[in-house]
Amino acid sequence: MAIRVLIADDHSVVRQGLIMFLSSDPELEIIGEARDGVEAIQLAKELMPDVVLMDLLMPVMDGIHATEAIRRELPDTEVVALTSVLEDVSIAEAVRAGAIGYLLKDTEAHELRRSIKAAAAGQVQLSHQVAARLLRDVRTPDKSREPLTERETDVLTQLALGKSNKEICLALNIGEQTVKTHVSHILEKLGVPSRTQAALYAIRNGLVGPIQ
Amino acid sequence: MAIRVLIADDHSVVRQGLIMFLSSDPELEIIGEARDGVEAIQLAKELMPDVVLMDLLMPVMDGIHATEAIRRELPDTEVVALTSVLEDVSIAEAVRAGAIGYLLKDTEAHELRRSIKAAAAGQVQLSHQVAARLLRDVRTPDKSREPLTERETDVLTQLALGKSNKEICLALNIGEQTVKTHVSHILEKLGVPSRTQAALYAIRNGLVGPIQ
DNA sequence: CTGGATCTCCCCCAAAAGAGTGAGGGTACA
DNA sequence: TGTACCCTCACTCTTTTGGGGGAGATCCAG
Repeated sequence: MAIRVLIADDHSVVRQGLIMFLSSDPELEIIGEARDGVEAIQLAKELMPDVVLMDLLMPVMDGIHATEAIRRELPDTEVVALTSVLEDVSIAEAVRAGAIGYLLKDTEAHELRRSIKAAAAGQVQLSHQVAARLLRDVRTPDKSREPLTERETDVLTQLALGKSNKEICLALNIGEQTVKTHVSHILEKLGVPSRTQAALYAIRNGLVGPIQ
Repeated sequence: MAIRVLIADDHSVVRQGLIMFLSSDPELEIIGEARDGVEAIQLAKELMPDVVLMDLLMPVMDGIHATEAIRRELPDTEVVALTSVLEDVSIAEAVRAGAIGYLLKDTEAHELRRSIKAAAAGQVQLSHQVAARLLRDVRTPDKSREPLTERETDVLTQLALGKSNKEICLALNIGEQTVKTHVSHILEKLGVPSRTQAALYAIRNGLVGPIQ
């Protein structure tokens, strides 16, 4: 029986490309297309796919949150993250959200098909470059990338929107001193000297999109 | 006779999607695929396409410079810019580089085909959202978007790299006071309250890439 | 030549940001 | 019941940032 695949990507060109890549394989069956994260969750619940090919950068709801929701509600559905850019945090976030694979959009057709089959079988599958990046991160813990806490991530998200400490404390309903404490910790953990660089880091790593 | 189309995009999924979008139309013929800007120029010279579908964000050489080169050397070849994100400056740069069209990757198949045919006929073709963005920019000079001077652009570029005023003054070989003056003018002209937001503005508008 | 724009730099000054330290309350875990 | 970590906030301090005004130099167009 064919592996039932749901595609979630906001770009019709990409959806069409994925369909072509996969439709030639009789073992794969595309059962639906979603244009954003919310649609992906809805369709996943309806169609119960074996694998969801999930773009991480989408409007309405991003792929990370959609992945999380799908994995939580449909444990039998595996999610393969698909993205056009290589982002450290995205990889970590996608894995944490429950993605079993992380592929780049320049992946060739056969590799993509192989990855989907592996994902359906519950096997982890990563792009070469992604694997290399993960290895590099694991192999170089000397930079001791301490992970940000949940609250620090909240603050960084606000910070990356260009807000001042005062605006952030209003947005998060905490004191300005607390915000400053968090920001200090963020700068320390990220190893950057200024809030501007922290904001750039957040954008580079997909914490927030550069376009609001 | 069919319109000869060259595709330039670093993502194989996107290339495949474009091929599928276009191959069903007998008036269009895809004569080649390029993976980066340099390859696009080479193939364009070899194949003399009527239209090049050019992704703007590519490795080795970006689509803007490739567009420029192709338009300079092959005046009969029209270039349609294709991008996944909406960036003010990219539109302006693409148009300045000689692109006759500017489309988003979420364009539907029929619209894409229509745009290519229009481009081959020398007609300007823009995505709805792009047209709206351009209109918005033209129609709202009330925000008095004073253009940045050359030096201010230099400073903003440095600023968007996350540098401090001191670092910027060293990079540009000017006094720190001068940098502060420029930064003040930049904030005023852009209508933003902080250097972080200025940096975000620069990134949104493609002055510098978010990935270094 | 005069006026305008730009670049450069100075001054003073207020606000924001960031480092450092301490500290109370909360939760989770051994 | 400690211990560790997190969130919260406070205080002090220095550095950075940003506003405002002024000013000399250059260059270019009317």
